[in-house]
Amino acid sequence: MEYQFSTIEPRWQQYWREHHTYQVDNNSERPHYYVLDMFPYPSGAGLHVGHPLGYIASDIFARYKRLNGFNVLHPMGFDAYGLPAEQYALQTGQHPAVTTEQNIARYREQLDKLGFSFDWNRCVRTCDPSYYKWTQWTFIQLFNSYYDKKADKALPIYELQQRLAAMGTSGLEAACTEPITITADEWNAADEARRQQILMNYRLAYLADIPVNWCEELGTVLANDEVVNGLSVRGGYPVKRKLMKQWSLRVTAYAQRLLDGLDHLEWTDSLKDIQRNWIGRSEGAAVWFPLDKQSLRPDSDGEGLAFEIFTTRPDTIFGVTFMVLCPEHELIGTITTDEQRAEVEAYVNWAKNRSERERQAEVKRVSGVFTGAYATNPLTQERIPIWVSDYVLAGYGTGAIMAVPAHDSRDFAFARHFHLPIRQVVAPQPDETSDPATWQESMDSKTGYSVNSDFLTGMKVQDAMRAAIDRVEAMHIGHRTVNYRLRDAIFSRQRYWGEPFPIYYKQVHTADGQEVGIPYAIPEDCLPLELPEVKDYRPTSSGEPPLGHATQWAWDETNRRVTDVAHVDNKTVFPIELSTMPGFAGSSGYYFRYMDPHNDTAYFSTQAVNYWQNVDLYVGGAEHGTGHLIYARFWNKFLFDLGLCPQDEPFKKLINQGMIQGRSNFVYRSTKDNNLFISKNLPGREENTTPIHVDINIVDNDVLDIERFRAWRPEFKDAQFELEDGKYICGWEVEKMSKSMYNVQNPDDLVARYGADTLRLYEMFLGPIEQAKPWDTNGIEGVARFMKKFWNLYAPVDVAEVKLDATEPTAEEWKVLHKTIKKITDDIERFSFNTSVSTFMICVNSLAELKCRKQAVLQPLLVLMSPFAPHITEELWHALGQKESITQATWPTYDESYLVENDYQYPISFNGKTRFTMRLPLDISQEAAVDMVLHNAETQKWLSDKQPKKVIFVPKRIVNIVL
RNA sequence: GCGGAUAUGGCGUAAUUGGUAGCCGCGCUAGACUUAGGAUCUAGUUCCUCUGGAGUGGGAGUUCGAGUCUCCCUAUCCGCACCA
Repeated sequence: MEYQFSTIEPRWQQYWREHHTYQVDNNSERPHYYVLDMFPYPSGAGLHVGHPLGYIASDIFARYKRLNGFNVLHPMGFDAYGLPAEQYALQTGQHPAVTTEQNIARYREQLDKLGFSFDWNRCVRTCDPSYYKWTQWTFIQLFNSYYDKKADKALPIYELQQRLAAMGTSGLEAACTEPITITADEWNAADEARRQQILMNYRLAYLADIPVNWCEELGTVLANDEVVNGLSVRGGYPVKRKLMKQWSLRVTAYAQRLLDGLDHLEWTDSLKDIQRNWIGRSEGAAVWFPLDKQSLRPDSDGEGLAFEIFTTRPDTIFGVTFMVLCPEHELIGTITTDEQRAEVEAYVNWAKNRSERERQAEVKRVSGVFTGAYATNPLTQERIPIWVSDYVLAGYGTGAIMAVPAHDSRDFAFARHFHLPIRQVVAPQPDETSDPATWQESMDSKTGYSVNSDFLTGMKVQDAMRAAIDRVEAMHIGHRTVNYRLRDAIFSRQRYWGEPFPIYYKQVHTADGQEVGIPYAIPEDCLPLELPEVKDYRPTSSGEPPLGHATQWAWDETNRRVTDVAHVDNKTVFPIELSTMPGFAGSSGYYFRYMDPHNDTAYFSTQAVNYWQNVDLYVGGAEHGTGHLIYARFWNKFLFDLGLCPQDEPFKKLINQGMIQGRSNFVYRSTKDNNLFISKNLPGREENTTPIHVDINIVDNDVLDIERFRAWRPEFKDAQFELEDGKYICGWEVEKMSKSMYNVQNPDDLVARYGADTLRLYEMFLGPIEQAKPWDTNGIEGVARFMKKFWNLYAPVDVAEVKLDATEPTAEEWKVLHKTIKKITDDIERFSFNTSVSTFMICVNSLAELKCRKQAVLQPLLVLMSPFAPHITEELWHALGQKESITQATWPTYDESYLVENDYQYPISFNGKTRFTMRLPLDISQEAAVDMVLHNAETQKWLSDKQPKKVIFVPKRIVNIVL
């Protein structure tokens, strides 16, 4: 029989669908195992060969676990909300739901062709109301929670309310936007608006004026991880810092837990480091610097004013020669003197209007301006000038620093530029000071000794840091503290295609007569709050997000339903939030939903989550290190605090599949004759041609299909070629996989040509799963040949049906099988799938050579191979008379007794250099072995009368003779 | 600048974790069968000045023995980046 994948593969795909072969139950006596892939965003371009790489690996592992008796949850879904669908809608007017639906159908079809063992019954899509209901629900829980630092967990906001009513903020340690102090009396006397404002300071999902990344072109704000080098990740548009009222998630409350949690995860060290870096913990001190009274304007009310700075080098406090505030600092207006006012305002204005890109590109350029005001160094009582500069960032620490130019390179550059004094307070040795005026750079090192520093002088830096903080704390002018680089996650997007916020606003008059909108959560039992239809996906003329076009977008509090915005009366009907949630909202908890996807009374049942616990194996790209993988961990920890899930971390083990790059092909057009193309290796080609990208689909093994090239584009219709060996050889280069470089490899074409099983094996054969590598189809023929050989083992071309030999295999045949079982099992356990494929090739070659057609060998081999090539093995399994799917089979175990050898071919080395080999019994003693080796004729020849100094005998390894 | 990873034939890679470097595959060479070959099979394929020698980016070190461990370079890739 011929190996006909094109009939085999659809047949079994249909069988699996009809028999619900991969449907998983939440009730099982078997141990559980949860294998998860990062679900894809269904883009219009369809799947390319990079997507399935991780899916194939996880599918192999899921199938392997299943064969080993585990109840395996292996789901797939779609991250369906996103910008491209919305931008497409802007261009075409097509509803994003429609294009998303089409793209999902296409993805689903492509995935199905590859024979994955997903339980599609559990498919989730983030844009389904039945799914985003729970995204909204979690948001409400975050809104209704605060983070208690003493309990080190999230607690209900009503507990905070009770606390404030009973004792105010005294003794309260909670994560907040800005520290506030209030007594119980003040709280009890406060009106609703004031109380809501106070609570907002603590909520885990909160609304606040914060500096955001505003992208004009996209018309939306972006999270930090969505901005790279001052440009938006999507589209690459410039991004500006801007102060806006936005919803944020208080991720920073969890900074320490996010850091600590990493220690117990089976993730790669590099990814853990990426997260540690992103969280960026640094220990130091917060110190209050009072303003120098004489320097204030007489009319100012700056009496007793002070401002807080953060430093990691409290030991250098005697070296402070100036202070710097960020341009956004609220104190600037108060302290700036009249003489300096115009200059400061101009600078602040300039800094504000600079794009992030400009700012980052000009990091080296020093800019700043003197405020005219002075602070007092609390330890020396010196007058210290206060400057403003944008090298101090608003978002980190307090947005104010003490500058120690001698020991901080940025302060050093600033001091040099503005001719400010530089004072050395740390030296390599206590007596090794020098004149800073002669320095080329600052001494930033945290080693050495304090000098010129009063009571710190003579101490080692590390000791001085401790002593300085102790003193600061004793003086009540500061305290030990920890700062994180991690920022709260900005959660509003001024876009249409995302989850609506379940929030409406009541207009309230505050005590001072101002009218403010107070956000309230829509009752949980009214969820989901469905995304309304709009007639236009652009911002409204008044600059509001697209939801501003929705007519049905007001909340009727009495009737508990959405109603027409025309009915808003601010008594019972209120406007609903117009922004939507960001992409990471839907992907932060999707792995929970797979556990219990059809539950409409809860996110997931307690029974389901207690059974599955969390994800055992997560496979996906490392590019989500600072985005999704942080948010999902935050989301999980929050639900854990609520007592909803038993595990604090979502993903026990994580494998990062490497990015698949494109391998572009080039033809070389002659610079003299536009119609002439010169083959790559012809002499003179390099100087006389320009390379042009050519579609990789009309190139095979770097050989151009000339006819298809002529037909490819009209301008090549009459192309002429200079060939080498009768072929046109193309050049190649590794580039990003992209349409414009004609190097996108679509899996469908390869499935059609070689079959899904071959493609699966080949993708694994390409190299280690974690390594980034260019896609290269050149080796797939070898795998295709192997598949034919494998098939011929069971069903040689000249036989009509699969019939195997029932007799007992020989010792050698058993050995081949058991070696293979051992190797494949080891390989799968350590995710080394490329070596597995090699092992199969060796096994099949050996069996073919032995002409082995024994059932006892070939049947277990099918099971071994079934995770890798599910279709062909299923076909043969049934051809051998099995009635159940091979998925129901049991993973074979190897028998050590078939593998033992009684002798071993020892390499005999002289001074580590191997000269020949010699067979020795395995159970030989050291003395006997040395004796045998030394009396061997070959050894004597190599020794040539020299006396060995020593003979090293390592059983099953080597014999080394030291001369 | 800070942090991390990687470096092995013409190419993708492998090496029982310190023990015969180059498994498996691609490509290439020769041969067989063929009207034909982008089919199949067989043999060969690290390099060189080839009875020998060299060799895992470069240099040192530890060891009887190093691709593997240590130190110093170099190159490439990735992440962060005025984070006080």
